[in-house]
Amino acid sequence: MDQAVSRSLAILEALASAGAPVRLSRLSEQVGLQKSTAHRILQTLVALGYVIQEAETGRYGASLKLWELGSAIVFEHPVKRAAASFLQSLHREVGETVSLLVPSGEDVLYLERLVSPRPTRFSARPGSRVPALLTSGGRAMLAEAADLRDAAARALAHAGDRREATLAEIVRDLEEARRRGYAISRDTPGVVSMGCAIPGRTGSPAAAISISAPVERVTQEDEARVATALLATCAALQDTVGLL
Amino acid sequence: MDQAVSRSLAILEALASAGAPVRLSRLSEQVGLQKSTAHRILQTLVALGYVIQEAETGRYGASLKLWELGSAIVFEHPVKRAAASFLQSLHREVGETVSLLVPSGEDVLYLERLVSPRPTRFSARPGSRVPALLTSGGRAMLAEAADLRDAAARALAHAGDRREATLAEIVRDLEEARRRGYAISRDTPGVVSMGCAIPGRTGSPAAAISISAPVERVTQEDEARVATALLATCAALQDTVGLL
DNA sequence: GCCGCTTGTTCCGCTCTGCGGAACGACGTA
DNA sequence: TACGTCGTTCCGCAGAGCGGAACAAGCGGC
Repeated sequence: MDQAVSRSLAILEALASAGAPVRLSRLSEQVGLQKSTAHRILQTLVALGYVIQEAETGRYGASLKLWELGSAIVFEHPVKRAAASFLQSLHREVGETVSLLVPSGEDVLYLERLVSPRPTRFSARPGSRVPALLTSGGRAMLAEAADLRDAAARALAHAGDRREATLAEIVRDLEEARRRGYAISRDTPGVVSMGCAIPGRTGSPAAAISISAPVERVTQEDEARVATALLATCAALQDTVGLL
Repeated sequence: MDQAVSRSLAILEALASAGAPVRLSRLSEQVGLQKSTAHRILQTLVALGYVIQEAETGRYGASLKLWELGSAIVFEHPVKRAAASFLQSLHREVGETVSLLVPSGEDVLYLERLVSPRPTRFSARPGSRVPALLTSGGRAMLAEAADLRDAAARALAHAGDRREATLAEIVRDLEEARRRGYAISRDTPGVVSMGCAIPGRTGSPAAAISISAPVERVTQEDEARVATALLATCAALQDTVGLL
């Protein structure tokens, strides 16, 4: 476990999540390093182009180089490539915000988002990570688990106090989602979203597609229509590209 | 210059640009490391979640974690934030592909791209890096340099043989662009694009906005109309948010 | 103007991290 | 069966990197 490697990445993570440039002192105490150690690592990162030091204040901030790397990685991502055209068709058809997400531990990771041309409330930014239980796409994937109760329990434990529901309620919710083929979420106030899982090679789901819209734009019949389109898209994706 | 740090980042860069998972042997010779050294670093990267090792083949590939970091970085990027709404208006108005790019050494880096709903030929992917001289946005920024001839010479040297033009021609081109307020590029066959620079605090340009479309969709009068919209957008951006 | 706080940076000696040559077992091929 | 190549493990040596301490510069309040 090369400690210099792990320390440098810890520094990069801190800088990335900080947003604005950070003072060396704050940074070194945040990652738990001696000032001199953090300083040396930062100088290395600056030399490599990953970090920029403000000329006047001396503060350090992340450059765009990490983003360059990241873009190249996600650009080649097989799931994203496979789903791209299907997402676009779906987006055109329903005219609401369409997202692609993949499981990542007990979270889901948003890979892509095609925003609605109509006004929207809120939808997860690509690259953001959210506890699976809090999203329709995540719940759609959870509903595919072999042991629903176990999956629900772990997901609930990981969601913290942000999901106010009993285990029994959640299990019932997942059972219903499995029966229906898609999950519905009303966790974010004022927005309703539907998610559908896409099976992977391993048996567990490889991804999910979700559609979200302001509640007032979704009547009962809209819901049925959108759900049909969502399910059709997932089925078509599976048929043409096979298991992801 | 912590060598472990620089080596680990070299490995990550190699994995990111590789696209598909790579064998340890190829990787170690590519970055010029002993197999055992590369292996140890890879193990730490796996433990930290930046690298995934395929279970069956043993090959190594980049995970999405770097992309998560990168997304967080670019999300906070001041230029991108400032320009976002202006880009959208412009995109709606002209209906063609709109890009935002920033200078990065002798290259330009594409920050964002709003693709045209109509069919398009090719446009640079966000996160990609291109020699400044080969794009309209890059040339628009070059045209703002104090010493045009010097800037052109350096840009030309860096563009390699992909730009077939003499220094004199390029200088004339840049002079014209400066006079006009925007640059035109027909480097990619079949697509024409216009770029406009946005001045920064330092005096040198902070960013550029470009519009690109298939040649057959751009008549003489279209060109004038699009150019007007582009210039108006850049002016409005500058007026409302000030120098970037 | 002076003092005291905090900043980023530099120095240097000790130590333990990380290095890499070599050997290993597993697998696939000739 | 013999060979090539794969990823992995081992271990002794060396120097990379660690961090406490001292430094100069900048800032705000008496």
